[in-house]
Amino acid sequence: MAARIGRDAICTWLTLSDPLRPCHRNAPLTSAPSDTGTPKDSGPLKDRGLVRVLLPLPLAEPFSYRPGPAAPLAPGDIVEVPFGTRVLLGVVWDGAAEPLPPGKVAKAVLRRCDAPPLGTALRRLVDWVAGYTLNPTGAVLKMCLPEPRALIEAPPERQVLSLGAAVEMRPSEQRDRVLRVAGAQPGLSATELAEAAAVSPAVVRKLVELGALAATAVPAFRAPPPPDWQRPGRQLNTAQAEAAAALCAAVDARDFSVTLLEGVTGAGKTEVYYEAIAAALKLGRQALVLLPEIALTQQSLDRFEQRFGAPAWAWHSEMTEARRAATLRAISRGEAKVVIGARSALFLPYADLGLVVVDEEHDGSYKQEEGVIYNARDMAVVRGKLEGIAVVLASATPSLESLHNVARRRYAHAVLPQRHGDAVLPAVSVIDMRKEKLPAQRFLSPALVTALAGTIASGEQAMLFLNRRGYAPLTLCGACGHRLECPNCAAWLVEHRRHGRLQCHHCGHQQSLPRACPACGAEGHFKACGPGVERLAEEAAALFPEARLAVMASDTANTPRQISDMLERMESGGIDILIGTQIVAKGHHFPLLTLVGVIDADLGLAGGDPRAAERTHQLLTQVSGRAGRAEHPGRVLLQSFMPEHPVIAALSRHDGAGFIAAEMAERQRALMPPFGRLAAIIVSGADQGAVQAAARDLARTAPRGEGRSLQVLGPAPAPLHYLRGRFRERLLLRAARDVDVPAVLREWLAKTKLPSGVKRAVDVDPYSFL
DNA sequence: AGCACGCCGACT
DNA sequence: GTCGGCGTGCTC
Repeated sequence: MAARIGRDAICTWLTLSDPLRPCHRNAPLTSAPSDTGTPKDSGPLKDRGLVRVLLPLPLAEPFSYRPGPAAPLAPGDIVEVPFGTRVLLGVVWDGAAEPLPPGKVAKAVLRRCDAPPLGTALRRLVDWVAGYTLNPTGAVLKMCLPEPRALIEAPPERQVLSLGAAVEMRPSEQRDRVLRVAGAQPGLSATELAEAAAVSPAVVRKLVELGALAATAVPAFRAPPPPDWQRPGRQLNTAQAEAAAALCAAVDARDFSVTLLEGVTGAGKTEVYYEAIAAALKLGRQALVLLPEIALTQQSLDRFEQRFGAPAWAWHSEMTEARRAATLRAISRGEAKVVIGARSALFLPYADLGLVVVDEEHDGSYKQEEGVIYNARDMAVVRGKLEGIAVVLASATPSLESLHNVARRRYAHAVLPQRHGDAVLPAVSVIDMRKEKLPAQRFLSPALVTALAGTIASGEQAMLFLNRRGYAPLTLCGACGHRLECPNCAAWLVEHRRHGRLQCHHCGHQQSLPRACPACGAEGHFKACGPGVERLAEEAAALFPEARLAVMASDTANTPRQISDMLERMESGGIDILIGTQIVAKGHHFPLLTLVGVIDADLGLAGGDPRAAERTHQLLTQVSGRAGRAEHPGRVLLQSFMPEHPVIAALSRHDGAGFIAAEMAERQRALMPPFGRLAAIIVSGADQGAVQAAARDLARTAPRGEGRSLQVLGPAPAPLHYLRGRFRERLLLRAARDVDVPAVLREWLAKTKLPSGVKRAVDVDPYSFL
C-alpha cells in the first residue's frame, strides 16, 4: 500500500506551475562589501549586493536592503529592518534583488536575529500559495509568522507571588487570609491568589505594594515533556494494523506521499494515524494534526495525552496572545513535537515536520473564506509535497476530490471496512413529512416522538440534529407580513430566546425585538417562524418533561472547555436528549446513544449549489454515525420532505458508494470539480451601482476559451448580495483541468482598474459554487 | 498592515 | 482661526 506519489502529481492536480524550483538550503547570498559609500554611489552594479527581505505585510514582493552590519545573510534568516517610520521583522528571501526604481534608496538591514531561519520548503510554500491564490506574498508570510516577535523575544513570563518580608501594616482579616494562602500555595498569580483567598484583587495588589508579598517572574508556559512514542497504543484489528503499517512506511520513507485513510465512523481512524505520529516521533520529527474546528481540539488533546502520556500543543484562534507566542516559539525550535490545531496551524514554521494529518478532510471549515482564501486540506498536500513528507487525509466521508485522486492513483488508499468491535451500522428510516400533519410550529413527527419515548424509557440516549442555531430563523409581522431583516445584510434576523435578542448570523448585528412592526406599526403581532435548536428543545421539553435536555450549538458551547464538559456529560449519561447543530455531528463517542433524529434532512439541499448534495450526504452520514456504539444497536430517523432525493435515498439504503458514483458522473458531465476547475471573483462595495458597474466591466474583459475549456458566468448577486454593509456581485470562472487558472486570472484582472470604494476578492477552488 | 499627508466641519 | 474626521498612497 502507501503508493509513492509521483513528484509532479500535485502540480498537475492543483496548478500547472511546478512549485519545486531549484533552490539551495541557506546558501549565503553574495554579501555587500563593507561599503561605507553614500547611497548615491550604489548604481545597478552594486545592487547585486542587496538582499531581498519579505515583510509580513500585504505587499506583493520582497523589498531590497543592504545587508549592512548583518552580512553575510542567507535566505530564511530573520532580520530586523527599518520600514517607513517603523522597525519590522522580515525574512531574507531568495533570488537576486532587482535594481531599485529611480529615486528609491536601499536602507540597511539593522541586524540578523537569533532565531531559527524560515526553511526552504516553507519559503517555497509561501511563494506558491501567493501565486495560486493571487495574494501578496507578504500576506501569506504573515500566516507563517502570526506573532513575528515571538521568534526573537524571550518566552512570555508571568508574575507569581510568594510571602515577602514581614512588614508593619494595619492587620485585617482579608490580608491575613491572603498571606495564609500565599504561604500554603506559593506560585499563584495575583488573580489566582485573590480568588483562592476570596478577596478582591485590590487587597493582593496592596500587599505587593507594601512588600508583604514578593513577585517573581516565571515562564508562563512550561514546555510539557515530549510525547512517548514507545508507549503501546490500543490493540489494533487486522485492517487497522495494515493501514497503520502503510502510514508508518510512508512516514519512514521521508518522501512525499498522500494517503486517504477512509473508514466509517467508529472504525478507529484516530488510533491508526496515532501510529503514524509515533513513527514521526521515532524519527525525531514533528507531526501536525489539523482538525476542522476548535470545538474538537480539547477532546483530541485529551485523547492524545492518554495515548502518548504527554500533551500535544494546541493551535487555534481562541488562544491568548501569550500562549500563541510560546507555542510559535516552541514550534520553530522543534520543542513542540506534536501540534493539534485548526487550519491556521498549517503555515507555522515547524523546525522539522515529518507528517501532516488532516482529520475530517472533507470538512468545509478547512476553507478560509477571508483574507488569503485557501483550503487548508489542499495546502497541506502542497506543503507535504514541498517538504517531502507524508500527508494523511482521514475521513468517514471523503470529499469527491480525494476519492478522485485515489482513483487516478495520485493518493494511496487505506480503508478500514468495519466498525471497531462488533457494533453494527444503525438502521436508517425516512419519515415522509409531506404525509405528516403536524400542528403549526411543531417539528417532531409522531414517529420520532414515539421513538424518543421508547429510547428514554429504556434508559438510552437520543440526539436531535438540526443545523440551525437560535429559536426561530424568521420573525414576521402577522398584521402585514413584514420580515425582520438585518440592517447590514440581506438576511433575516434569527431570534435567540435565551439571550432575548434578535441576531444576524452573518455580521454580528444584535437587537431586541421591537415593540411595534417597523413597517405597519402593529403591536403584538410578531410570529416566530420555523425551528431552531432552542425551539426544538422547547418542544421536546413539553413532550418529555422528566427528560434531561441539553442544547449544543456554537453559541451555547463556544469554548473548547465548555464543549468538552458538555460532551463528557453526554458520555457519562447525564443527558437524555442532546439537541444540537452540526457541532454534534463530529467524531464524538457516545456509548449510550441509540437514537438519532434528523429534524430537517433536506435543509442543506435548497438553493441549487451543485455541492449541496455532497455536503448533505457527508453531514447526515456523520450524524447518523453517532447512533449505536458498543453493544447497543442504533437507529436513525430522517424527517424529509423529499425522501426520493438521491441523498436521502442513499442514506436509507446505506449506499454511500452508489451516491458517490452518481455524483461523480454528474460532476464529470458538467465539468465541475474534481473534473474541472473553478474560481470565483467577488466584487464588493457600499455603492451598489459602482459594484455592479465594476462587475460588468470584469465580465466584458473576461477570458474566453475554446469550447467548454473556459467560461465565465455572471456577474450575479452573490449568495448574500448585501453583507456587512457592502453589496456583493460574483463572477464564476469554470475551466478544464489543464487550464492554469491562477495565470488566467492574473492576466484577466490586470486588465481592469477598480474604482475607489470597490474591492475585489479572488477565491480559487471555491467551496460553495454559487 | 500602519502611518503620514491632505483637504473640509465644530470647537477653545 | 485650530483640532480632527478618515480617504489615499507609500513603505526598499
